Amino acid sequence: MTKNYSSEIASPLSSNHEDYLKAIYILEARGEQVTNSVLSEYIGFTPASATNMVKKLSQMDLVIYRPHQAVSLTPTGRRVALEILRHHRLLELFLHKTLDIPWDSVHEEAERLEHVISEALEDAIAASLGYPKVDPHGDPIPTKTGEIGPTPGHPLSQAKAGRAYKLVRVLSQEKERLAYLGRLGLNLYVELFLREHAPFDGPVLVEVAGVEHALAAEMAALLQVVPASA
Amino acid sequence: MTKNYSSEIASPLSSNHEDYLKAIYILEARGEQVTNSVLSEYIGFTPASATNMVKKLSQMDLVIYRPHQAVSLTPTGRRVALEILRHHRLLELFLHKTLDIPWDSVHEEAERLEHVISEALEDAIAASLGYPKVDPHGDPIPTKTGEIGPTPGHPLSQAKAGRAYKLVRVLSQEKERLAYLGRLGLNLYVELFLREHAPFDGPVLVEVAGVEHALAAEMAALLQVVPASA
DNA sequence: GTTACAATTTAGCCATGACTAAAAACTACT
DNA sequence: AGTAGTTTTTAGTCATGGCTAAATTGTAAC
Repeated sequence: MTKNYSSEIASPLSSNHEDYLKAIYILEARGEQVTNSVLSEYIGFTPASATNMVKKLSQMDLVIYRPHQAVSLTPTGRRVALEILRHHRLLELFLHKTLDIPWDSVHEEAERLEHVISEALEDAIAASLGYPKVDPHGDPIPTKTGEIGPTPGHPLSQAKAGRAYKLVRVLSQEKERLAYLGRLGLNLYVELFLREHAPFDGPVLVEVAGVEHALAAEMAALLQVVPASA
Repeated sequence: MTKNYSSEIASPLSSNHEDYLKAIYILEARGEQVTNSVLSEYIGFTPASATNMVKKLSQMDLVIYRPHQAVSLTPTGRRVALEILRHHRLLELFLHKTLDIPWDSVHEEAERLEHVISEALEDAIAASLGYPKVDPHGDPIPTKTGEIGPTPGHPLSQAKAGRAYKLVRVLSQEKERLAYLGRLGLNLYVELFLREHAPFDGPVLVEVAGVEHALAAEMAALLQVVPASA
């Protein structure tokens, strides 16, 4: 398993190390301050464990750690995180398109596979998919050199009523949520018409394939759309 | 990751546990007495470590351990080993056929993937390949219920000279060896003509696609063939 | 049967990375 | 500035599973 970043890193990284780096990347990308509590809650370990690991990653020059401050990634740490994220998203798309794994299941499968595929396999997957730009949830796939495109669309919750939109991204990996959306016909790139926003942050009325549905505000906030004209 | 055997086993198994069980299975299948030294050499850990692990597997009822005796698998242990072997061989074939990964590289890739694929993914892979019976090296793929077919063919080194054969199995996973065979055109199911055995266990002369090659006796012993007529 | 040699097991060490509980440090309110 | 409350860190425990070195057991030759 030759990793892209192997030349820059002394010791090989465990799945766990990679998960921490990926978590920090994702939290940073969300615009959050990656405090110890935010990080530890996200990865599902105790705050003490997170501190411990962050210190180790810091010794490896993968993160910047200053006590009582938000963690951040070093350039190398970001490279690693983006490589794992690339693996993850390529795998999700591959599993979905090549093996018909439903979009609500690809995440957890990719979560384990992402740590064990070689560069050669990564390349073969990317090639077989025609070097895709986004995964089955609309998340951009980082390039081999560690670049990543902007996240497309804007939240449905902030879209104007009385217009048609196209779903371009779903900001959730939760199986149940995705399965629910799938049942409504709300798959990626589906067109929908936004009827109205109920007041007081209430449900959003949308029409999908001629059928009207009420979406919880919470759900609408996770749906990224662009105007349907495009 | 729901495993077939999860109902029979208390604690989840690590990759390492699975590797030990697989190793014991393979060594047993070779007809070897799985002594501690044989096992430890095969898995690449010290004899002390092997004893340790075997004791733990024994507590989990996966192997039968009697001090100073050969280890053997319990029915559950065999189930686990065969499940991993199924994963391994399905993955090898999948990588080779679906992603064009060369046959000399699929082994090491599958070696890592085999531990992290779910039952659902295993099923999807098997279905997409049409429920295949053998992997790219001709090794039989265990069924989902833990049955495994007999190994096909007999060694080329014991075949009669002056006859045509078909290569049905290669008893090696070594990259260089497989790459070498590939260069000679000796891929699976290729026809070859056995000219002669050089005396004193010397090289074996074979003709492949009209070209004659001398194969080391050691190599010929790894090639399983059947008469070409079939 | 003794003795020598090889194989195996035991004992004890170490690193890893989780955990809990306690200490320390920050923040915010008065 | 002092204090309450929260967050973070430290200290120390535990399980895992490798390792080495030493003790033990088994085997085979005399």
